[in-house]
Amino acid sequence: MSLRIALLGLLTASGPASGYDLAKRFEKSLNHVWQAQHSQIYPELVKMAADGLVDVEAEGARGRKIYAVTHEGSATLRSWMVDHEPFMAIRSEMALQTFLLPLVDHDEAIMVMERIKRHFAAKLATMESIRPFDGKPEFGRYALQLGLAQARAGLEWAESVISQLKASSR
Amino acid sequence: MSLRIALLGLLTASGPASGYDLAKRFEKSLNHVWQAQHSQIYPELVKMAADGLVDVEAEGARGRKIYAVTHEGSATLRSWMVDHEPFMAIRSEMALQTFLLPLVDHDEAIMVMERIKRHFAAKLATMESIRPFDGKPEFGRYALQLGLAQARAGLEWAESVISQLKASSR
DNA sequence: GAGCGCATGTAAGCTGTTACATGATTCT
DNA sequence: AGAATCATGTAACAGCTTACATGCGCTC
Repeated sequence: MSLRIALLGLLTASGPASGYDLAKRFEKSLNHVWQAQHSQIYPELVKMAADGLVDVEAEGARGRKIYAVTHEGSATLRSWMVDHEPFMAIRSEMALQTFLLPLVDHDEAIMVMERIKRHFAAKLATMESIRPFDGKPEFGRYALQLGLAQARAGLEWAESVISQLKASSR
Repeated sequence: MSLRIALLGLLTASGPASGYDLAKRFEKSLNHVWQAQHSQIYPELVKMAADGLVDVEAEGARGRKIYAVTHEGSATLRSWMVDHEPFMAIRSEMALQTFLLPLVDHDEAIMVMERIKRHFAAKLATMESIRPFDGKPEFGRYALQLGLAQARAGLEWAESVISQLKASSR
């Protein structure tokens, strides 16, 4: 479901596009929120066209199809935004490593946490370098603020765990 | 892969257990980090036994099998902890709704964000009520700190977006 | 002995990843 | 002409969810 929404959202936010374009827009603007490979996007667009959410507006060279959102697609998107209670299943390998931290000994634990800290620092740096959005800049703005806040919180937390570990060695 | 690790971790942290027990331990202690249903756990334990990571220590009433971690299982777990670079693909419906917030009009946007704020508040409340761990309390401690930090950051962010939205109405 | 909760499993279907395959266009 | 990159697609597999199915053991 959410892949459809993301595709409808991108088509709405920055206009009709091909599967290839959409894959690039995912990489450029949406990848801190949702990811999709072209191998998932192409068949999904075909299904969405079959369901009347998008249609092929134009066909270019080498079978390139430009998709545009239909009225029904817009309605689906709007109703998901307003009515859908967002669900987030958390499956974080990082948190799992942290949960199980007492399994490894003290020095290894510090190394694990240093790696996690670097992870958050890198994520923070990446997000600080993101320009809001190539299409309309309103899109993505708040999501970016969330990513930044979460990354900062994670970084501070990692530092705090490292000092807790270091303090407990004595 | 990570499901195996989570199961090995739980078996190590609080001792041999059946599939049913493990499903309950997931619910009780690990669910802010990883989730798994019994329908996923039972077959995975069978595969893990075939791979020599666990073995059946005892069999009880109605086919109840008690699994225990083998040496090979311990080694696998340890090496994952130390060597595995944690990977976290973020797919957050919540962040997606936020990304696409400009699609809906002003009052609706505020309602969407109020819902998200309630979500973070509820998550924070849930996590504040979690006792560290029923087995050894060292486990899960830092992961819980992370969850709390992320939830607090999310809550503050949601509040900030709501005031940005309210300020921009005038 | 009837009902409820315990406990284990299977099956179908969806989502997502990785790898394979292919042809068109552009650049040098 | 050859190489790189653009562009689209398919196939196989892994992971997860939801629903179905079944039987045991305890309590009233």
